[in-house]
Amino acid sequence: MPELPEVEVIRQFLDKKIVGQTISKIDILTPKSFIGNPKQAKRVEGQKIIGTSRIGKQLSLILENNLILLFHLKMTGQIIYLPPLSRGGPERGGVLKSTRLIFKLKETGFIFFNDQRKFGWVRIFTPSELVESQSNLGPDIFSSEFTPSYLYRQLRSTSRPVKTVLLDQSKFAGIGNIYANDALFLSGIHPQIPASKIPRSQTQKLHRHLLSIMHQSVVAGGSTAKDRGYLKPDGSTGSNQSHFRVYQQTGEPCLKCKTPIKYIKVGGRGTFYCPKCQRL
DNA sequence: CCGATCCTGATA
DNA sequence: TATCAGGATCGG
Repeated sequence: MPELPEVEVIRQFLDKKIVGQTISKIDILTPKSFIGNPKQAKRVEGQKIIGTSRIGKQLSLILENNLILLFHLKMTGQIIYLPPLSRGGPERGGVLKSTRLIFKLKETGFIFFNDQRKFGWVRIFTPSELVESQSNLGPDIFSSEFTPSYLYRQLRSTSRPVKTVLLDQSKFAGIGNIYANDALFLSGIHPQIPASKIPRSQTQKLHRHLLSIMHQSVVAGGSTAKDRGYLKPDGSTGSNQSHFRVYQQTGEPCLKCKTPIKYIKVGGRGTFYCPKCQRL
């Protein structure tokens, strides 16, 4: 599942490879995956891509006419770039059963939006519409607003389980299940502890670990977990999954104390932790 | 606050 | 063949 680091890896790739190119045509194969009237899509045809940006898990392509093409990959969304003249079977990034939208680039290949489970979407915004739609997002984890004291204030303000709070995009944009689990483990915080009970010293650790594991993941090209929901735009897998500390490690020995990692549900989501290193 | 919902493929 | 996976939203 693409979280902040995976979306950032995709953004950096697209920034390098497709900024400056022009979208000549959009094919909407699955109407559900394009929010809005399909005729709207014409508004971006013929437009040059002049930049990229990202807030949390949302990826934007900024167009010459100021419109913004926004992608939300949700669980199984993929953005695959097929360069010109490449001979590609499906494994190379051609049209798949899960292909929902195809962006034809003027003489320079294609971008495929694939999404097996159809939770993700693409939408066109004007700048003011985009600001409005993102007004309910908290600060991005990589932004300067995400400080130790911001984290402390947000956690202090609620007694919900800390893991549930970390996943709340209106407080922090970009954290998903993988990095919430691993950051809590590294910080020695039990995922079910009421957020308000965490002392400031521990929230500082949590802040540091959240940033470091997410940066580390970007360097590793993101996490392609067992489900293989995430791929880099060139169709290759990321390698951060080899750094998972507790995520999907049920029964494996804790890296610190060898106690078997436990699996529980918190707020309806799968949660992994070490029962010895992370106490309530 | 919790649970249901969306959706499909992998798994038990 | 039923269950599970979970980001975000919505209803109770």
